[in-house]
Amino acid sequence: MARKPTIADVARHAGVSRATVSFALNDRPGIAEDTKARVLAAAADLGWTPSRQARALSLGKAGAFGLVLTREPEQIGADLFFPAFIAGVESVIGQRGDGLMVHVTTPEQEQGVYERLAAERQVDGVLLTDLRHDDPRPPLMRRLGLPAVVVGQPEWGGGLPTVSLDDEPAYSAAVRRLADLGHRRIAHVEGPREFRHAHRRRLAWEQALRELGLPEGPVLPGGFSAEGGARATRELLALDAPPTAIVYGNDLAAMAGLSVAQELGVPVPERLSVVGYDDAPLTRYSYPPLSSARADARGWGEAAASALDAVLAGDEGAAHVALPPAEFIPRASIGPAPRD
Amino acid sequence: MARKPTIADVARHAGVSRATVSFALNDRPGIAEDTKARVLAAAADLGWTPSRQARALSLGKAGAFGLVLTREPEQIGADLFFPAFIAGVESVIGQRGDGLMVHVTTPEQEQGVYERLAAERQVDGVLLTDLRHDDPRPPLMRRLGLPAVVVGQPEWGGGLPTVSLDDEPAYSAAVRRLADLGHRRIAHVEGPREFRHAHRRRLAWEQALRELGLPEGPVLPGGFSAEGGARATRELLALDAPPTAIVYGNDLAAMAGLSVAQELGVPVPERLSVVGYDDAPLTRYSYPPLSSARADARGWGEAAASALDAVLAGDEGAAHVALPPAEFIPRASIGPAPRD
DNA sequence: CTCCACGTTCAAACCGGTTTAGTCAACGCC
DNA sequence: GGCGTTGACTAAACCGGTTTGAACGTGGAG
Repeated sequence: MARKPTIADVARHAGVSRATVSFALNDRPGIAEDTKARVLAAAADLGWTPSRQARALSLGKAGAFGLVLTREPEQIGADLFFPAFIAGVESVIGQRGDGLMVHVTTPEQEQGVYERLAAERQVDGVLLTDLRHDDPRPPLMRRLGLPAVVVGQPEWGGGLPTVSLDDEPAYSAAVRRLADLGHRRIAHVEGPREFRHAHRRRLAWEQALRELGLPEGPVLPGGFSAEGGARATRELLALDAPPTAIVYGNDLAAMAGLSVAQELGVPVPERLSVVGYDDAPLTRYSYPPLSSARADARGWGEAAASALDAVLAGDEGAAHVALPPAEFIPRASIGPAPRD
Repeated sequence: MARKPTIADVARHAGVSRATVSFALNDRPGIAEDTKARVLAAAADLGWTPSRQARALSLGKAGAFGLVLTREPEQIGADLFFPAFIAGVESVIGQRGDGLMVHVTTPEQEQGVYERLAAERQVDGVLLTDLRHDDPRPPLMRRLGLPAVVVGQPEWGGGLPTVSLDDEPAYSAAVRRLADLGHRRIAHVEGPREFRHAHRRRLAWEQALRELGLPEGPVLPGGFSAEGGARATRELLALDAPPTAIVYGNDLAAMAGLSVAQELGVPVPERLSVVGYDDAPLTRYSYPPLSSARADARGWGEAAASALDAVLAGDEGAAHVALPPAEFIPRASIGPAPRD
């Protein structure tokens, strides 16, 4: 198998210099039309393709974005957000042949991963997701000089450009709907405290209750997991005055909650209304179908990638983007509050 | 902010040549101990880190593996396999600072993505998953000279190295268990025909039935999706002689099946036993808990990455690996066949 | 005392692109 | 006819590493 042709081969074949080839291929001025045609023909003839590595070295660009997933090993695999998000990112950067470097790591090693990404210039920029309180990453990105876009609310980014998709309206709508249906004891099973989006969802629930003049129902941790959702639901249903509705931090916990209710003989929605978040593919086909909220993960990925492009192009302004908020999707898992 | 130090800076600081620095840093023979110490001190002093791009160019290695997910947009996000698989891959290649390039594409553009990966040498090799019948990728990899490892059964690889994890034993065990429980009408809701693993699962089910001398129950397509699983279940339960047990191609379809059974008032497991595949986090917390099969996706990722390492090291022999087969996990979703 | 081998170090070439500075011929103008 | 300008092209440097071939100083053998 012959060696892959380089620019020098193309130059020889076209009878010009390497510089001319480079200029012609990159469509820069100062090259005669017929010369350019000759070069392009030679390149096509030899089947030349650019070497990403050589181009990366001379341009100082990696041609890739980075995404670091920081999860405890056992939490990996429970997530429905990332595949769609990644698909969105790819649809933007794949156009021009760039790629997405995905790293999976643990909280302890997280900082080291970013440091290496920056030091070795393995990526041109990174997308930050799952922001935590006092997240060390925005200042770290600044210190490392690593371009970054935050996927989340503007105030989480510490000044970094953000691409936000508000989940508050969906929670408010869910709580209002439950109140309309007569519910007065509306509980919340929250996600991991350290995550800002989990916290934000809890605040949205609290605020909606306050605005409606309803008492703040019990809150239990559900950890965004099936196990946590099941445990929390068990506890809630064992209370003297159990809630008549539970709003969960995500679908996984809510689905587990549905099962627990059934196991305990608590009919849904007759005695308990249930709301999730994420609109996972399964929610529509649970029994009863789970009320949830739809956030466009794919569109979020697209927007985040475009925003990072804008940052790299020096246009920070265009990198602050707000997407349409998540939408509450009522289904049969909610119903009128029980009479007694 | 100062420019990132290069090898030339280190050389100047240590009072040696660039070549000596390179040799010292790479721990090669022919460098005096004290010189090496001086170089390392200088490098640490300046905070030098290698440039991945320069190294890639001179070594002709990209320092990354590729993983291409070929999915129709709407199927993205329904998958529980990849996050864990990716975590496994990362745990192997992340050690040495290499990364995983993830591309998401459609069937139409698939070939082009691989071609570009190969042409631009963006990755050192690729992992092939979700093999289809007459999959064009193994011959394509050969033609492109792109090192590859097939994630699946040895006979799927067209001679390429494979890392296999057999799901047959789990299906056989499930069917045998159901037969032991007295079931005689055992149906199957299969995954998309074009996938070899979906087909293999169906064959495993067929063969187990044959060995047990049981009639081959009805088979319906479920497409590995919740929607497909729900529809297939509805059809099966509407038959004159509905099956008393259904074995699904994956958990998503099985969970949807559970819900449909409930909706139709068919108690599980009293009148219908249900078996899934994947052991998703949610299965343990469905009602009743779903019998499934556990495949170690993370371990699979680790093995696949190691195998690709072996291929790149020229050791094709070490790249054929068989992992422990998937294990059947019986739970409360199966029970004795109904009497009538 | 000379010669050779060895351990150590270095200058220079190389990987495959991009970019700068400069050459050269054709052209228009006074 | 001399001169500056312009357009087309090229030689050479550059990005930041790795690797080759040769040079150098030293010690031991003859």
